[in-house]
Amino acid sequence: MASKGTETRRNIIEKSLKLFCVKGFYNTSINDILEATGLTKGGLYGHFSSKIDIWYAVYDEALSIWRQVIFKGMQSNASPLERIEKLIENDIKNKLGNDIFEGGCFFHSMLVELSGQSDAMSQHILSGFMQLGGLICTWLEQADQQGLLKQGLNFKEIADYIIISLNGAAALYASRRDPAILDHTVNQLRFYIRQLKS
Amino acid sequence: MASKGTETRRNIIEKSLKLFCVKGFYNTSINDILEATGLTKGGLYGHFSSKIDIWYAVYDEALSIWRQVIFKGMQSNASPLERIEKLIENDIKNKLGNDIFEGGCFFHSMLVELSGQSDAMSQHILSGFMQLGGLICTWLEQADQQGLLKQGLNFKEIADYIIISLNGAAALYASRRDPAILDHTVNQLRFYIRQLKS
DNA sequence: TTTATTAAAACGACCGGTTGGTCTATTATA
DNA sequence: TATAATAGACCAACCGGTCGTTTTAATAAA
Repeated sequence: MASKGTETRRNIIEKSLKLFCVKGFYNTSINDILEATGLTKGGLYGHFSSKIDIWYAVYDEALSIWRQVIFKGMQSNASPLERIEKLIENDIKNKLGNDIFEGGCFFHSMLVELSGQSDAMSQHILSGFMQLGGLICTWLEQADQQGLLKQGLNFKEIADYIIISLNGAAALYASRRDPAILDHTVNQLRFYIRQLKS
Repeated sequence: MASKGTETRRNIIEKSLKLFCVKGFYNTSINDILEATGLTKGGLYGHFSSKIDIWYAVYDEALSIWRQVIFKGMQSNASPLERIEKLIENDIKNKLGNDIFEGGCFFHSMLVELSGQSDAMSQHILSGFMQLGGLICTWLEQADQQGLLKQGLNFKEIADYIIISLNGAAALYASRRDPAILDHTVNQLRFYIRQLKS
């Protein structure tokens, strides 16, 4: 079993992740975190040196969870386009739909909130999205090499657009809380991707 | 000429709009607004009774600007689908691209920030998006009556998805600040809409 | 198995600074 | 002169963060 300290640290990260998703970073106070964890100031600051420090740890945790979710049920023999469709479905239904990121998508919420506030933190998130874009781009190129796609497509542009759609769905779902939004987005993105086929 | 008070009030709204776009609502302090307007506490609170009060006035102003932008250059004899394409282009290029909403789209930023904080305010924004959805839906129905669309399309779903894409573009553009994102989104949404044609 | 030692963990009062908002006094304006 | 507009001192509540102290838990010795 992990030492007491390790577990407390883990608990701080978990509770903070939920709070950041629901209330945002700046609107979550240290007191909110103390209340959620049952700790006091001293106990908390024994594990982290600042609120921003907590945020970076939370980001790592969120990324780790996201990576587990996103490739779920993806068959290795699936075609590149099927992989993209599966990734979209996983992202929208397993990430947003489940209560892992209760209250909204951590990455999207933080990106919007931190854009005008902290260059370092928003760049941190942005680099994650760019990696995802690169992955989708690679799969599109593979599909192209297999002759599955229409001619003259701009892969970078398509990858950007898919990520944009995922972010938009996160925004609207967080506020409207209607699961239909998730279904709509998956359906329409699937339709869109199938129009790319030759 | 408008009276001094009216003009001061107008100035407060204008400056606050820019600040809310760049820094968000909660992260814009009353002091920030005082600094931007050159007023002091007393001067400001003579015109508004609370920060939330300012927000509602700013929302009205933002909506008014948005309405002017969104229908620009739209020919009355344009087909329903052309109208949708033009609306998208106006929204993305004239709203996000210009410096009207410097720092990001007011509606999207506020929707994300206020979702976990104020039901009243986030519902206020959401109702605006739903009106837009209704408009797009109407145009799709018109296009359908003219026999321009494929069979079996879900208009509500398509309208939702277009709004989702617009919001996603706002999110990524606000942080990446790369105009290419705007072009990409317009191109891909145009491609998407053309795939709806019969 | 009990006891002594030590280091990790948690406590909570306290800090300077900022928040949104109030109120009275003063200044422009019409 | 009457009134609209503004100034700025002031307020309680809260912010993130510090620090000396106390508790708890793991370990070593008896």
